[in-house]
Amino acid sequence: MSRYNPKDIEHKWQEAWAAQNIYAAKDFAKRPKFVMLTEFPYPSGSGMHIGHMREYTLGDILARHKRMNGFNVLFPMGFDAFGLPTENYAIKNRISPVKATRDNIANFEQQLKSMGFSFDWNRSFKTSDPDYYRWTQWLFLRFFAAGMAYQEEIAVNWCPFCKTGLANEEVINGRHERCDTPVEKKMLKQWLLRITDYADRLISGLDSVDYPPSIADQQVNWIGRSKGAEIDFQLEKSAEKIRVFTTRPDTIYGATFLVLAPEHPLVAEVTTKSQKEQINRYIKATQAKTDVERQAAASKEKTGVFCGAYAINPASQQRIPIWIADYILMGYGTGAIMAVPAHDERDSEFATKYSLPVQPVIEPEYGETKTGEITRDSIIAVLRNKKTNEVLLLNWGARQNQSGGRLLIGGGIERDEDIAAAAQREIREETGYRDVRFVQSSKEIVHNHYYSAVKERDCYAKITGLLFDLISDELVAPSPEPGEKGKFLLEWVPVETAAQLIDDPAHRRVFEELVANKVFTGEGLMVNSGKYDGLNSALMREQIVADLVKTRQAEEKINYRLKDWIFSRQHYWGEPIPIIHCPKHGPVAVPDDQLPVKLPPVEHYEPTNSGESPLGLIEDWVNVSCPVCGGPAKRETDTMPNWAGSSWYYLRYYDPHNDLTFAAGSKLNYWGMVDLYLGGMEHTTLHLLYSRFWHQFLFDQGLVPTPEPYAARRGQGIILAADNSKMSKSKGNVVNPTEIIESGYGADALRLAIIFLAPYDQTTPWSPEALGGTYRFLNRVWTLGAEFQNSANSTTGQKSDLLDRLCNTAIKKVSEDINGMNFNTAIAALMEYVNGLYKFKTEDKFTSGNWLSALQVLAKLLAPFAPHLSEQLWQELGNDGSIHLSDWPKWDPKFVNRQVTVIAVQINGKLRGELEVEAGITQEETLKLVEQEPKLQTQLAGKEIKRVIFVQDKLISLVVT
RNA sequence: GCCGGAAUGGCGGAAUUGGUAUACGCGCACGACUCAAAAUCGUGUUCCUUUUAGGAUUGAGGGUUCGAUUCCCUCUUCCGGCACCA
Repeated sequence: MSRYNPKDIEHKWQEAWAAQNIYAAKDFAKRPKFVMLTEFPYPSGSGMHIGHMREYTLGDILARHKRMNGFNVLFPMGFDAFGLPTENYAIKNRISPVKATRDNIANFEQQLKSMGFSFDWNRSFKTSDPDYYRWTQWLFLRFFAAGMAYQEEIAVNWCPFCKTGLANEEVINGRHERCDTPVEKKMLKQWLLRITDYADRLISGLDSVDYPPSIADQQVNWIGRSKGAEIDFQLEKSAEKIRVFTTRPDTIYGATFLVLAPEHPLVAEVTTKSQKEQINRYIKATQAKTDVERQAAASKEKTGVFCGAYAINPASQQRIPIWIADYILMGYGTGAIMAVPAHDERDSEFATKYSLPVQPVIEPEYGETKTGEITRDSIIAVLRNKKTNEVLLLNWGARQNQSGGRLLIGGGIERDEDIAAAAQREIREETGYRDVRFVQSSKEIVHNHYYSAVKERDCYAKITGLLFDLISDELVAPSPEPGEKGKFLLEWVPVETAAQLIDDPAHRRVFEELVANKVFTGEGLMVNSGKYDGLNSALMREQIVADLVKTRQAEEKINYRLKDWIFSRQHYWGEPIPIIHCPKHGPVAVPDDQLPVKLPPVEHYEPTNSGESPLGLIEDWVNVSCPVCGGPAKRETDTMPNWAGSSWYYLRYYDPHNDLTFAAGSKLNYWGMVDLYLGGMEHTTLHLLYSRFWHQFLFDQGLVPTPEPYAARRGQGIILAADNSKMSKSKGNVVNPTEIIESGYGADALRLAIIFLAPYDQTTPWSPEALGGTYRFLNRVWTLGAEFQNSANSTTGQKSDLLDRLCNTAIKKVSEDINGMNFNTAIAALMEYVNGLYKFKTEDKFTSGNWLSALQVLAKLLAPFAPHLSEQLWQELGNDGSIHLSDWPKWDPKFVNRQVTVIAVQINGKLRGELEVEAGITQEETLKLVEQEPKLQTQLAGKEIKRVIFVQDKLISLVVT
């Protein structure tokens, strides 16, 4: 054995593994199956980066570990080849997208192979293969046949740079996620998939799969289900009604005006002559804004215009004005709302600006109702010092052992007493301040159930809040007065921090209304609401809708933030949508036996500005006959988004060469769900959601056997540049894996460095130094193997107990860490093992009889992480066959549990010493040892042991006085 | 604003039913080998102090406990996602 040089071994083993085809998955094998899926890459022109390698290294470790544990592992790899970047790359370099794709994939394959990943290359394909996209088109036609794919003229998100329409999911902060160009609106006839039909299933399906909360929650949020009602508001002077969507029908009595989106179809109808000019000007101004501008305006002041007409509130029967404003979006709900300024912050802001009426209809209520409690009218007073911008709090917890924290000034109203007078009296009694000025009282009554510690009984208060300004800080007498004497401290605190200091929710609410001007958006008791007065708003929400449904003025409605998936792209490099437009029969499916509809070769791939695909220019491709009547017809010229091919690709791995169907049922049954799917967090609301939708639809069509595609999903974290910034070509801080391998570190050291960096799911900066560490570690492994072979070792010598212990501890830790996906600590355990072997080697000189097995175990434990070096070591140690087809080692508990252990001695919670004891020692024996230990004796001298806490083999804790 | 995650030495990070905080690696210092350097091997390395020892310490503050990185409450900062969604 010579020096460790990865170049000598890595390529050699890669070829050997390929020649022997050792990573091939076997259909129908009796062993348990395991599908380990990693997201297939998009073959860009710039090659693979370190982030790709993190994902595939993680998948490879798991695949290899499962294989060694007896699983029939399917670990496939393919290429997501259609899409904009390749097309743009081809245009820029004046080559065809076909050639660009071929070249890029060749480069990607070479890079993947140089990392030693155990992919089953026999099953590889790219989504731009006609043999593959034939089935993408076929599956699309199932959507079409089921009415799940439809065409509509809509305002799409249009990227003026890429010259194509986009799906909602591809727009981030008003910009195209690929090129960062601000998105415009453009009216185009588009194909859409009815993903909204599956909105509820996409939420409920998450219960049956193992996704981390960060991923599941993000999908649920993206779908944005909100339950509410659509309610009709009759126009005062017209037969038309305006339908609004609300999630708070319980606030309907507080609806004091309506607001329509500027694009709402009834705007013209409701605009009176006198308002027409103003309204038109406002609509024009709105249309001129891009989405980015309109979103930026969100943070600024709201704007709107009164349109002159009135509607009737179906609950209160009041006549309410109709406004238009661009804070209402046509794309959500009905594009119209009932504004409840008393209980909605946005409506409140709008009402304040345009002096519209405010009607409170919910009063906050806190605490649980208790039987036999006293009811009384009360006040809560806020005393504010305007000069210092502080308010006065009574701190009830600061004195003695009082319960309760900080409150405002509170008290009951005496019989025949004026509310303001009562508040002023309480201020004087409780604080001693007398020179105060009344500012305002609250509009809300706050209902509060509480236990009065002073009076020792349950109370129910109807509280009016009052705000006073302090005029002079002269005190009547040393405060506080007798009565509630000494029960609290007075504290002046800044207005900004007061809300979080006030302990009681009723007191806090009074402060929020009077000082912080916060709108009450919570649940509570209904008031000013006719027959619903005094009832709980949350409980009455559905009742109110039910009552309106009876008179056909409303219906229950669930709204989703999720929109139907815009499926058309006006580009060349994608799957042609297999539809023929006939003047007589409309859109007609291309018959299954004529699939695939192949992309025709063309001279120019450039997208057009018109919103028409470049395919439209190829007349002999476009002009076909109608499959139904044979008359002249035209092909659909839009192509599919690149999310189409990736929506079902995992299924094709199960049966990649089938030319009768997308995958045979028997193979779909055998492989079933993907057992673990590893990918990027950035695909959570794009690819991951789309492919779950496709799969759920295919399940409903009886085409796949499982309702969900992925049994478990994990997202790997991003690797940042060493300075914590994102790696990017423009910054020139991209880490190139091929350069690292070829510089001499090799793939194994790179794999280890990537994995050892941090937990797999954590975003973390790349550290070039880490590579030195893992390379050094592999060197030590290599050297250890070499020294062993050069020594006069023998398998007949006395077996070392220490060696067995090191070895079995390592097996246990590494096995458990891989199963828990704690790969970084698995490597730490391997390092500890090697460090231990080195130490032992120095004294033992390989004379113990169990060295060979200890090194074989080392090779096996290292095999998933550093496959090349492990294989080499395995061969050097005299084994036949690949280590990657060998069995994972098992640990023997008798070597893991230590005979002698060190336990900690704590006295009054502090560590005071350590004792080396026999494992399994009792509390009494340990206590005796403690009392004999001279150091500990001094600690215990003259003290009484009050309590002993004993944790077997770990710690003894003494409480002494 | 809402949802999710995080905060531990000079750095990346360990520590799961609450039980010896800082495993493993990097970096740094010293030593061995060497004419020398690299490589390699070994030792040390949370901080403070009056250093045979004592004290402090897991973003901040409070709580529960014999004992808290771990559980509870309040807050700050950072990362990811959503955001005028009615």
